Amino acid sequence: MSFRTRFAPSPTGFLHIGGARTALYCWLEARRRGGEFLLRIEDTDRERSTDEAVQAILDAMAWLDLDADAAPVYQTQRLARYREVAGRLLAEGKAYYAYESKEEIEAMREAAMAKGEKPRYSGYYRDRNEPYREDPNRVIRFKNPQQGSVVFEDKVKGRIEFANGELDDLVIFRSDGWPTYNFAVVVDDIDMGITEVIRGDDHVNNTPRQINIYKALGAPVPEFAHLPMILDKEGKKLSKRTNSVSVMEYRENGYLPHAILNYLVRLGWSHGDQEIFSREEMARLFDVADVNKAASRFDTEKLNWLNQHYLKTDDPQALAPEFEWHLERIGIDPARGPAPADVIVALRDRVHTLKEMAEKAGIWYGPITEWDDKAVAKHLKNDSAAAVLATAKARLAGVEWKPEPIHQAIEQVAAQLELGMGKIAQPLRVAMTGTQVSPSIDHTIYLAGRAEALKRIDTALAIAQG
RNA sequence: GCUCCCAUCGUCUAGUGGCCCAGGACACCGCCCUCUCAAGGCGGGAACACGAGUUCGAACCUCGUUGGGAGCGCCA
Repeated sequence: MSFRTRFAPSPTGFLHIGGARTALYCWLEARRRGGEFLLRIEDTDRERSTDEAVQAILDAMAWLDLDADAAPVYQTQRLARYREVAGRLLAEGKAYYAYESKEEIEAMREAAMAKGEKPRYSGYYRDRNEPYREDPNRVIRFKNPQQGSVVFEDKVKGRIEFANGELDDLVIFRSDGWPTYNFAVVVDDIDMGITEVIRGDDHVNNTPRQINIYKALGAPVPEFAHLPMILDKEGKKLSKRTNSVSVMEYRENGYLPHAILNYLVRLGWSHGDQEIFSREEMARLFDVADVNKAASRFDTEKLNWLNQHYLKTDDPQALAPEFEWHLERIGIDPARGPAPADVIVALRDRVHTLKEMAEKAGIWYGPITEWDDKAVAKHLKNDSAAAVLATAKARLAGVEWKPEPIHQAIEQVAAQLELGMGKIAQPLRVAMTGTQVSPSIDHTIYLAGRAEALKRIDTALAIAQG
């Protein structure tokens, strides 16, 4: 049988960061093993599932470029199949109808808790062989083995054993006629030919129940790999109240898909001391068996570092489209200013995200809207500013409009006036930006364009002399 | 309460009985470079949760303690 993994989100919200890592690991594992990666939408909870959420998940997967090898499978379209399999279990005496109301079940649980036991179903209808009847409370329960134990070798956690006595007869079909999670998952994974189930470790407790269903169905049991959780900075569960959890929110905040993937692949997994991984390296080196057992915390500082790393090393042209997306998002028309790739080169050493970059880039796509008083007082209102600006203007008027020639022109101004670069660059910087912070002065001038640069020098000259 | 899982610098991790008085990275601090801010270079502080055992030898093996987490639904 060929190797096959799947990512199976339930569409009750956007794709969050933990889900993205699970998807990545599934994808990576499939790629390394030369197998297939499939996507399944677990939408049997019709109360909470939405089409918007399905689309949001698909969009996020596409943005991360985690491509599935087949069209997604939707559980809501497989109802007939679930009924068929449940019917078979019923016919073989491996499942039975039960008629307790939700209130009765609740009372049962409380009674068990009161006795210091694990809350579970009593098994009242298990062996009663009561005739089938129409009843609003009718559910189908799986006859879980009562003796022995279930043992499985988890690829990340190691050997895990559960006593069957701890497990009760779980509902596999609800009274509303839909299958429950634990049942649908097994039927789907069998039908889809899944050989390795990779999911969050909040599912370890479900695994023995599922294994028992596999066995009842006479199907081969896949391998399991349960990934530890991702916690927030404080070591608490990630919550959208206090953290960015949606993958697309990271896009909006200016992160690159590759940076997110690189960050996620190293969160819980490593390959010696290596920190930077291309997608190809990840796919070649990653092995889910090497994933750590312990939960880890999400550290935005390290993500920032990685994001800047890719900002600095990726081809500016390749980065341009995503950067333009950010410019447009804050109301800047990329057509009304310098080439985005040039802006990226000027700013990539100075920001961690494309969002920051877009914000800082505004100065080249529109007029100076604000003059920093301190900057003006310090660098424009001094003895040499007017001469610097006038001399620079003259030199810049005829120079070839590229960073390097501009750089030389400015050095000539310094030589001519016998001033240090600090005395030259700062007045020009204030002239170009209205502030005393910007990229290197040659790039700052270059990006403004010749006409606009000269215009801004005139304006600054007026301020300096006024 | 019960079941299951986890435990190396602030954080992500290397480490699978001697190479470790524990290595790398992020963050932090200092110095250098420097037209501002960065980036970069160099250097620094910083951890094996605790206690027993096994062993000539334990971060690595065993047991216990403590501390975290997950699950216990007709949600997934």
